[in-house]
Amino acid sequence: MVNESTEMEGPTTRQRILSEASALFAQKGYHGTSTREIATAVGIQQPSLFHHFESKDAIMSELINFDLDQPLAVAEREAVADGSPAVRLYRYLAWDVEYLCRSPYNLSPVQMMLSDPVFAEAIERYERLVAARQSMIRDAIAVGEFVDVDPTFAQQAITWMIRGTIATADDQTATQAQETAERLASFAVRALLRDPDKLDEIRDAAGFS
Amino acid sequence: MVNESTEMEGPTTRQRILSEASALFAQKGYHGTSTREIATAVGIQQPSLFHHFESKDAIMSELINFDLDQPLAVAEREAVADGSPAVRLYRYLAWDVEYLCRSPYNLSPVQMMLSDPVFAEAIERYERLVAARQSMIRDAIAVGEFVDVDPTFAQQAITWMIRGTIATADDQTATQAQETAERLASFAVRALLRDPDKLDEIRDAAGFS
DNA sequence: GTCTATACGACGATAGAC
DNA sequence: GTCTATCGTCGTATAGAC
Repeated sequence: MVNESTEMEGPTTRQRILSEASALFAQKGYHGTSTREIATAVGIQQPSLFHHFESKDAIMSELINFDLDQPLAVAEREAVADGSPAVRLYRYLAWDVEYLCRSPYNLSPVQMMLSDPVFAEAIERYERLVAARQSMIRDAIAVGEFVDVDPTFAQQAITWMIRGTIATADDQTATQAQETAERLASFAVRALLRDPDKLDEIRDAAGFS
Repeated sequence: MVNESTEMEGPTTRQRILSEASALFAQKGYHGTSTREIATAVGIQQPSLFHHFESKDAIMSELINFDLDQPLAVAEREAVADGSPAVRLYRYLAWDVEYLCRSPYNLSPVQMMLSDPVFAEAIERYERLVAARQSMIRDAIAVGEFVDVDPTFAQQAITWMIRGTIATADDQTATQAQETAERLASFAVRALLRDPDKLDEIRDAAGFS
């Protein structure tokens, strides 16, 4: 499932389907995109899609996994790690946004489908991601690094800023993705810091020059 | 078109269609919601909808107008007003979020449809709204109230925070809507302020206790 | 203003040849 | 692995009675 084409052979048809489908989903919505449009974008006939995916839903499921699996692992690792919670949040945010922006797929339509009962299996993982992010924010407030805002509100604000960022910045080069990621992480953490002047040393501690 | 039921007669059927449709659009997306579902939610048969709206698209168009018209007027007024740009941005944000949260319709699905060619007529108004918001941010940076961030990025971040807020907080009471609005305006402006300690006096100057 | 009946195009998905 | 042909369903919208 992961790394079907690390060799230099170009993307497989399956990967091209995921790529074109995600772009169309981002532009016109999941239900607003037909399997015929996806097939045309890939350059095959509509029934040929079903050789690679058993249903249209299965395409979205794969994109959901791609969006959730690794970010959840990193968030849960940082949530229980030692050290400054603000630094851990910064490190997680920068990693997550870079991951999403470098992805060959446009993962911005994923979040919207998480409330659909059809993809209910994914909601549990998403809720763990939310919990991990909130845990870091809560810790940072507890130790006085962050101002005393509602952690639920702060988590939600950050979620939507990420969503907005990846909606306009998918499939970036490595350098662009790093810039985008640092910009978002800096903006989000600075917004919460009791003393914004500490941002630079937090960036340093998170491993960013 | 505006204020069909200021008298105490309860909402008209047309308004109930807008209300139920917007809630379903928010939950399942525009294309994921059928006219049958809307009709069922309202308590009428599917063809009866077309007595009140000439098409499904016309329902969304009305929601788009409701979402854009007044906020655009307020934003453009504040964008060219005198006084501190940070105060004007705060005042606009608080007004906008309160307006959206008090609305009887869930306006969170509107933004997503603005990229659809079907509703192209609305894009021009949306771009004016974006420009007005960016103008206030740019001015605040110029006079040194805000840190030197990319105004395009900051505008986008705020847009998505608003979007996230109204997705989970529509049809609130007057008091709830005011709290939600002040929380978002404070968070957004504080994130941008060079000196966050000035937030309280900006709130005061914007007319909030 | 709401109903029943229905037109008819687009949808996701399958069958089976090559 | 891709094709053509096609199935059954559901979508929006219309016609016309009450």
